[in-house]
Amino acid sequence: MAITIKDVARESGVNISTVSRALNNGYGVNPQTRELVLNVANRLNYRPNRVARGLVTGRSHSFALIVSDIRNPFFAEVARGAADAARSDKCDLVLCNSDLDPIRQMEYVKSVLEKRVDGILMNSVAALNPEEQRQLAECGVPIVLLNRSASNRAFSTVTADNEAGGVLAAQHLLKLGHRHIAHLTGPRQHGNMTDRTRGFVQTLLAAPEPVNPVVLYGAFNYEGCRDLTNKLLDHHPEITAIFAANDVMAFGTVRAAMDRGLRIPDDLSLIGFDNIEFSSVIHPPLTTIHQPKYEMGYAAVEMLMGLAKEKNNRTPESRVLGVELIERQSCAERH
Amino acid sequence: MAITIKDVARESGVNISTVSRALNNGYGVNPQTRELVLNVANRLNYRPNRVARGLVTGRSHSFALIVSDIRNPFFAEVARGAADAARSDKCDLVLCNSDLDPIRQMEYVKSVLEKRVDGILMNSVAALNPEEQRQLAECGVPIVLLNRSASNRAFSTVTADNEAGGVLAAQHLLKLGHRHIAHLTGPRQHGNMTDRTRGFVQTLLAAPEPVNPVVLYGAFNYEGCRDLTNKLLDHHPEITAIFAANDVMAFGTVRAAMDRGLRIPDDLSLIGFDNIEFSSVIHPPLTTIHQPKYEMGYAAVEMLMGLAKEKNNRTPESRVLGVELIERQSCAERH
DNA sequence: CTCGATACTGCAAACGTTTCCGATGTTATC
DNA sequence: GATAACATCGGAAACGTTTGCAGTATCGAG
Repeated sequence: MAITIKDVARESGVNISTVSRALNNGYGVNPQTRELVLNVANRLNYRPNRVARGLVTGRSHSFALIVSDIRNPFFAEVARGAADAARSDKCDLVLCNSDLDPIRQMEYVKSVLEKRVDGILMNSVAALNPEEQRQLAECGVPIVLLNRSASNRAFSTVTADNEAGGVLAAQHLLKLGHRHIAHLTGPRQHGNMTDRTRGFVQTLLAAPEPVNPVVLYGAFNYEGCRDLTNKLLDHHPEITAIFAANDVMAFGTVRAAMDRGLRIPDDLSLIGFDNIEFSSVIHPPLTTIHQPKYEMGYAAVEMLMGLAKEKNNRTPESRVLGVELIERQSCAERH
Repeated sequence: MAITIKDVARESGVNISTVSRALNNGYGVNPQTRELVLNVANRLNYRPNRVARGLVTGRSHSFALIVSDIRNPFFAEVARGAADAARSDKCDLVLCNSDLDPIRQMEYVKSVLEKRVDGILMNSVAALNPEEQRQLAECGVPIVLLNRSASNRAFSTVTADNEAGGVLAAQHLLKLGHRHIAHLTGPRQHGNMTDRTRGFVQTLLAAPEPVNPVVLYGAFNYEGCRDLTNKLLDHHPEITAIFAANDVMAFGTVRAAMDRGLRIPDDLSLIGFDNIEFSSVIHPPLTTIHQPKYEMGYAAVEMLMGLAKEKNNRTPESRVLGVELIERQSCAERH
């Protein structure tokens, strides 16, 4: 059917091994025959079969990206970074959506392992039981975890400096003179969230005039935080500033505030986390903590490619990337 | 290294061919030996090597998704649908971002062809010259194009009914009593855009009391449409309703209106296209034309999987999915 | 009891590469 | 001028499967 290395060997009168060497810029092949082979290959429109190649080399030049949902703008950005990094080394990315369902997650892992990917980038193993985690750690291919503090030493990680982000948010609010501050976040015990929360709360408590924030736990999404904000303001009308654990939650706060006739930032200061694209589009443009999402994806597969090359001595690495306060228009001085 | 079919064959005392048959639910294998083999495979934790399998069967069970940028929420949604469809048949998706750059696009096509994907889903071939398009059409694997009207009969397509969407938008604005209407869209000659524009304009012109809309061409993004809106309202202050070619553009219009002290929908009605997630989050929640993005992705790879199975007689198919008016709060009756 | 059909299984080729090894021819060294 | 080093190339094994073909055993029918 398709034309193979044999065809170009026959056509150029050499052995297939010579063709292979010529094509792979290999040494030990006469420049003239090399050029000849290249010409023939070109003329026949020869396309090497990478799966045959992979079978013998044992490397597939592809990586798996297992995220909870690519529709989450955060992961889309990470995915783009990951794909670009892969491309820079002629690798590619297979996309898997787990919805954080442990079953799906393990299914995908099994599937991509059978396809012999060279590494896996996944965003969470929290839902997995210890047995599954052990299984993962010993699966033979490098795995890097996204935005999980390196709790499990078996895996490599790349993460944003979530704690520093919390600190930044606290400092900003403090500087603006706020004294009645709340923090709205997701379910308790969510790994990287606690880092943000810790940085935020501790900074507030350690201030010259310490403030003890009220922190509420809810769902991680728009509606959840809309409800959470209403609950908060019902019980704590004195609050003048809110730190939401991510931008989408902050949007929920914006909506709740609007419904209550509160103006942002005049009546209520608000700060988010992530700096997703729409945080600058919404009204008012959201002050937030920027997470280097693209860079995280990029760094993660760079790390994977490095690990894939050293089959022996594969010690997990960890990398934490800096965050940044993006001042827009959702925060004001307390009046 | 990894354990292979030979290991389980040796361990269970049968030939590798029997193992293969037993594992593939093949007929012609004794139920007892089948169970034996299955047990051994399980005990040894055998994982079939899909690349070896692919080498002999000629099918890789993977598809390529080439979009301009996965960070575009539209494509993220499509990707999710595509990935889910692939998963339903134990296939997977490799993700490629072309930025609509013809070079990148062809590079990716070449790359995934060498990896022997079973099909390609791509969002545009408009940037490609005829020679490249011909090359694509004859590449040997099925290709379906996303949201391109079937201009090139060589490819399969799945698309939303863009023209109907334009009609819907026009009817809605007409019903609300608007007489001074504008349409803001992307660069001229953009394939599927002209469908939306045509449906919109023709419906307006064909009304009992025809209205001749002003249509402006600009860039496809937030900033572009913000500028476009300002230009529009500078020259046509009489306008009371705007149809933006997509939601992100509509967001730009929202921003421009706000800057000008115009209130939506009181002073200006606005209708978007796409129904991306954030269109319900923004203020005011955007009335828009819903495109079945997830379903489009899903349908596209279903189509690919079908085509992949019939190696012969591969006639391009086309499928157009319905759109829907989503009424929210950015449109009001003309007062 | 024989024979053909049937169920099961083994053998070996094939898929398209890479790569080790050895063969040959060429050049440099003394 | 012999030998060693080197460059170039071909032969063949290997990667881990699937699958067509043939062989054997079992079984029912006549």
